[in-house]
Amino acid sequence: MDTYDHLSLERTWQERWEAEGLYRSRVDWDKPKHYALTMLPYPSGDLHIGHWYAMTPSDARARYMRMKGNNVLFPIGFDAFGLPAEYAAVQRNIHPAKWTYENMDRMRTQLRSMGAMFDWEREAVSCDPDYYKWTEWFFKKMYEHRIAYRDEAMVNWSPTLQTVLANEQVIDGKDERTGQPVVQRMMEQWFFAITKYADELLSYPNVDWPEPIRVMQRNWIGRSEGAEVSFKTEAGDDIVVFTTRPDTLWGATFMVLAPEHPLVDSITTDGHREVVDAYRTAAASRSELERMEESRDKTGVFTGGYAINPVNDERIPVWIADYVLLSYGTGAIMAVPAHDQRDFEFARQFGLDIVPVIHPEGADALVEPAMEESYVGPGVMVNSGPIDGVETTDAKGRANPSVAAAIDWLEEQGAGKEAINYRLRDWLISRQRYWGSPVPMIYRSDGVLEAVADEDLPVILPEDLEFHGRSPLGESEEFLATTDSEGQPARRESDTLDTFMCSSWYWFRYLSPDLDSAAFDAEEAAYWLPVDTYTGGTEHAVMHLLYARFFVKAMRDMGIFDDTSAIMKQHGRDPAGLFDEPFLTLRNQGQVLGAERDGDTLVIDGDWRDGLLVASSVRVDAAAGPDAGAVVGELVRRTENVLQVATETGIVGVEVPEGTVVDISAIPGANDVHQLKPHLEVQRMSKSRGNVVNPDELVHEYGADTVRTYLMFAFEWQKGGPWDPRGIIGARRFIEDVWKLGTAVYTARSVESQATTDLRRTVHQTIAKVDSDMQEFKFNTAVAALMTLRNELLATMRSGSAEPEVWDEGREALLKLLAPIAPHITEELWRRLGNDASIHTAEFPAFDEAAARADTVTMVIQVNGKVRDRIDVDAAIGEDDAVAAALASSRVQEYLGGGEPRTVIARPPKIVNVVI
RNA sequence: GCCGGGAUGGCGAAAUUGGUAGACGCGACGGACUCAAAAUCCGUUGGGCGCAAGCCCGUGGGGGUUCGAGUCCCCCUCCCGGUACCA
Repeated sequence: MDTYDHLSLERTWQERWEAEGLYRSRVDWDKPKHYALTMLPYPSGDLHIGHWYAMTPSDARARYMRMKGNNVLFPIGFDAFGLPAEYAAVQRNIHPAKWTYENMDRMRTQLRSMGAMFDWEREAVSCDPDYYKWTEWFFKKMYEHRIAYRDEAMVNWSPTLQTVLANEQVIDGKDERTGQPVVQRMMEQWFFAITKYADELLSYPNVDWPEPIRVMQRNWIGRSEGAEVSFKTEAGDDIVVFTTRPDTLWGATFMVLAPEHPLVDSITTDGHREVVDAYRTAAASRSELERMEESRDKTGVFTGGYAINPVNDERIPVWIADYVLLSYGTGAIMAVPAHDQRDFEFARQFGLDIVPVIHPEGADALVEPAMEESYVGPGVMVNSGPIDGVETTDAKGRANPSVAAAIDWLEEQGAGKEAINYRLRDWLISRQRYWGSPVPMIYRSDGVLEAVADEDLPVILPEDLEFHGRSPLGESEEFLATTDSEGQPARRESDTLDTFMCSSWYWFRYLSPDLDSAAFDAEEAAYWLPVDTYTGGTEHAVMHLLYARFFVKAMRDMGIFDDTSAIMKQHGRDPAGLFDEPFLTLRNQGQVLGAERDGDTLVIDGDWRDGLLVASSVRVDAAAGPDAGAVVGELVRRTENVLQVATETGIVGVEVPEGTVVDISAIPGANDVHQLKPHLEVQRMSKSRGNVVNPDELVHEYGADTVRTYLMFAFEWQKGGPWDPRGIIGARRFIEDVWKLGTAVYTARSVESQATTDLRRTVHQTIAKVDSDMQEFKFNTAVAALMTLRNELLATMRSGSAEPEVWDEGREALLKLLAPIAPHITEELWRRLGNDASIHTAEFPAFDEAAARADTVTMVIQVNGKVRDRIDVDAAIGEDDAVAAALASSRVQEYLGGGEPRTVIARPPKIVNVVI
């Protein structure tokens, strides 16, 4: 019996599986299919522990599905376009393509070290021309179907990234990637009309998605019901506003336009033009972030213009203010200060009229000068002409009687109409960047836009360009100069497509990554689509996952699945509803966070200066008492050479001047202040924090099987948690025990039938447990059940008390059940046991319910709900016998003291509660 | 603020959905082996009281429903994620 050598064993099997094509997936209409998909990585350079945490449990689930009899497709690829490649080009003078392809080479090796069942022959790389040819083709299709369009709009411009960004990529006024502020600009850009699908995106037909993701998407889409009302200005323009509260129109005392609103110029009177222009200039120069960081104090200026409230012909002033956003609704609001807090604050700030139109239920009528805040609760409409006396509630839209009455009245009068507004904006898909798929459009010299002809796709990214800050595409005459369909000189579009467009269809490309005649092969699609389980992080809730859903719906409507549908029907598969949603089941893993770590205990001497200790010597000494130096305590934070030290009396600041003696006995040689380790809290891993866990090192030291097992065991998968560097040893011990069991020769010594039955019961209970846990993504309890089986098998091996056949059955079950989790060691041991075929093609062990069922169980006896005794009873015990057994218990007799119980509640064979 | 998810031993976590709280693992402690250490093996391990049998307390806090609550209901605190002048 040789020892367990994870390094050579894992390498050997990875090579053999690949050589044997074990994970090639082919269409087979005689078998049920399962398309398991894990989010494809961006080739950032190195695979981190988060990739392992996302992918290896997904792989285990895919392997489990395979052993359960499914024909499984589990592909992988790279989301390979994106800005980091351009950064590398600028900063390190490496071409984005070179940087990306080199990173992918390294990551492929790392991905292979996982031992995942990826079908590498289906790999798709989004920056390959034969991939982005089809990204361009999809764009063109969208353009032809008027889903893609070019328009001028207020957009997010990132000065740092030198490009525009989609709304979804801006968080708190900062770009999602680098956290730098973005500014609002009016620009002409390319959009996808995702808002056409807003309503359909709100429902999730026949899919099993986590509720939190659905909620995030619903909030993002932000459907509001209300009305559009048109106000006439004195200058003769119409100002259309959207409101969810048309019932409060009679309380509208002024209007506010976004500073960028197109009507501002014509409304503004000459006397006010100077202040208005100044305000608009100031608003334009502020980033979203600055607008938000400023206090919520309302700012704004009067335009000098007036509009007429269509419900009561009141003349109301028109203001501009930056609390009204051009990008939401119509960019203009009617202000009802009595019943909207923002309008209320604005009115108070500038002394505008406040007219209450809701009489709160059961309270005094609102009186304007006394109001301290707006009133938004239920009540009865007052001062509201035709809807006076109508009840108003907390309900939204037409469900609120006053809103319904107001809408009906407005429509009768022709002053407004019912309307639905969405927070969702159309998807801005053009980017002023180089490393992306070119937008396949041409600007003819006569100003007409023209799509590049199909036979000329893809528009290839030129490689021989210089990289500085901005995209070199717009400056490359060679790239820009082209001819249109009539041979006239024309200019190419120099924008590229958002990389989220590449990832909005990649799972189709996996079906046939080499196909030259279409984006995907309809024969493959008819069998494999849709994706059955999709796994990945929640960070894509309103980006990738929303775009992907939109994309599939648009593809469906453009007839792209027509061939696929026809082939499905030929095979007797009903295509109805199969192209409405891309991913049937979605599961999100949590995040592995950095481990908590104590800071060094420091002993510092020096001189006090302005409450700060200027150190003359710093020493690390974990055993130091509180009086060992001027300051003694744990280093909680370090910023350059300034330390924050937690002492018994509080946090003390220490400055360590250059040249100060720093003594860290654990690190030989001369030390400096930068080697001191501060306290680390549990938080996301990042290089700058120094809490990154490197999976390559772990795999080298413990093996992929151990790393996989630990990642699946240590946390609830969908939750994640802080990495515990000590815990992995438990997984390693488990794997070593599996080796011990797998290579052991079992010798029966004193066989007892009870021990045999007990072992067999554990085996079959484990089968049932692992089966349901793998099905439900509960990997941690599946591993725990396998550890329990390991414990039993080891104990039985020592005692030799079970029949050899049963012990062997248990060992075989252990290997098969563990195979999806730890694929290498189980394969090795399986083959050593004399099996010719791979364990990964074996069937999942059959569950014998009779064997799993216990014949006797421990029944709990309670007295007044407290556990007082436990007795072993027949598992099939009836209620009367259970009660009799409980009352016969001497412990119960003690409590009864000869008396009778008031009542007895029996739930045999689990529990009997004797109530005295 | 609003929406979502949480809070269980020293730590990561279990608990067939109202029925033995703490499975499984880490760590810790005691023992065996060893000249010694590591590794390995055996045992103990929620807190308190007790020689023991056993008793009391215990799932963020407070109330409630129930024969019985980690689980259901009401109120509160804190933590994590999302989102925010959204008309």
